[in-house]
Amino acid sequence: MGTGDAPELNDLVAARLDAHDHRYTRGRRALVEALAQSAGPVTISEILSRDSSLSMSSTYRNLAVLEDAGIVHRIVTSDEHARYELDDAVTEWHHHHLVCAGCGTVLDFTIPDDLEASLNRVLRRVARANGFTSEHHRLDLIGRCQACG
Amino acid sequence: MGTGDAPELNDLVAARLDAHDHRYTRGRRALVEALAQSAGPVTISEILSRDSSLSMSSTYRNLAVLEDAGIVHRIVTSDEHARYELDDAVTEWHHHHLVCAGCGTVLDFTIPDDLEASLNRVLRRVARANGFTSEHHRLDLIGRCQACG
DNA sequence: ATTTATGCAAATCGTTTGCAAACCT
DNA sequence: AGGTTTGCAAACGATTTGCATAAAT
Repeated sequence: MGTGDAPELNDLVAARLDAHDHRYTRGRRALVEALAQSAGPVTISEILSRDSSLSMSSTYRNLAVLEDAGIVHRIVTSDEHARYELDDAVTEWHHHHLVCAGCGTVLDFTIPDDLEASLNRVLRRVARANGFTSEHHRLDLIGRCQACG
Repeated sequence: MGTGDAPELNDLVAARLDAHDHRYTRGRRALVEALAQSAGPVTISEILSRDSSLSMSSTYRNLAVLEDAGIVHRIVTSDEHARYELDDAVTEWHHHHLVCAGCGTVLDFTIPDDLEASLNRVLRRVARANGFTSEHHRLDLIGRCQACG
């Protein structure tokens, strides 16, 4: 996820915010930019420490706005801090998370299309059987990275 | 998960606590009992409101002890409150979670063995490719229950 | 001009901790 | 006795919110 896709991304974000009657302000651009440049989901404190022009309260509020508009996605790995990433629909990349139980770092990964398809088929069935409206699924692999042994 | 399996369960819990130099006290028994009778992962406030003899601080501390001994498992669905359930190793039942995005309720479900096996195979490969020691995986299906429309 | 967004500081709320009393073996 | 567990109340820390000011359309 470099910065090469920034133009389209910004247009998409602008459109989505507009559709939700929200403005694409400097602070929101900074957040989208930060998330686009991250290798994986990042915590709010990471975002704040990388861009000192961002205030804490506005960042929390803006991430909520962006999430509501379907632009970002909040994930909670275990406890610690919440993490954010650009939504699958925006990046057009369905992926999963490899979480280090030691330091909390999160890496992205994908599984083969056919396995993903089988999974979806089964999950749709499970949702229906329980009277749920299926929205999406989440597959996390919990382990320990090299550094955390 | 009725109460029929209580005797073996208590023996197993007692053994694990003992192995970790911890006592199987009244409060801890009450927690294991409460989790064994739940249909799915429950929040701490749910536990506390169901058994008024439990104090908040001891419950938090005891759940941490039980988790450390591999008896219970903490899960965080989105934000709200943390939820606890008996560990897969204790119930001998590997399952996944159907989470309602509206009210937060969590239901258990399983997927066919062959799909679970394929998934495991792929996840082991992913972990290795990223220098991770694979511990376990987590598959959540997020949706909305009938009540939350 | 009017509505929305910002940022500081104060408030929230789930969770954790200090400490003295109660418990177990 | 000697270590563990308990429970109250106070402390914590991430997130939220009130409110007056600044920015966007």
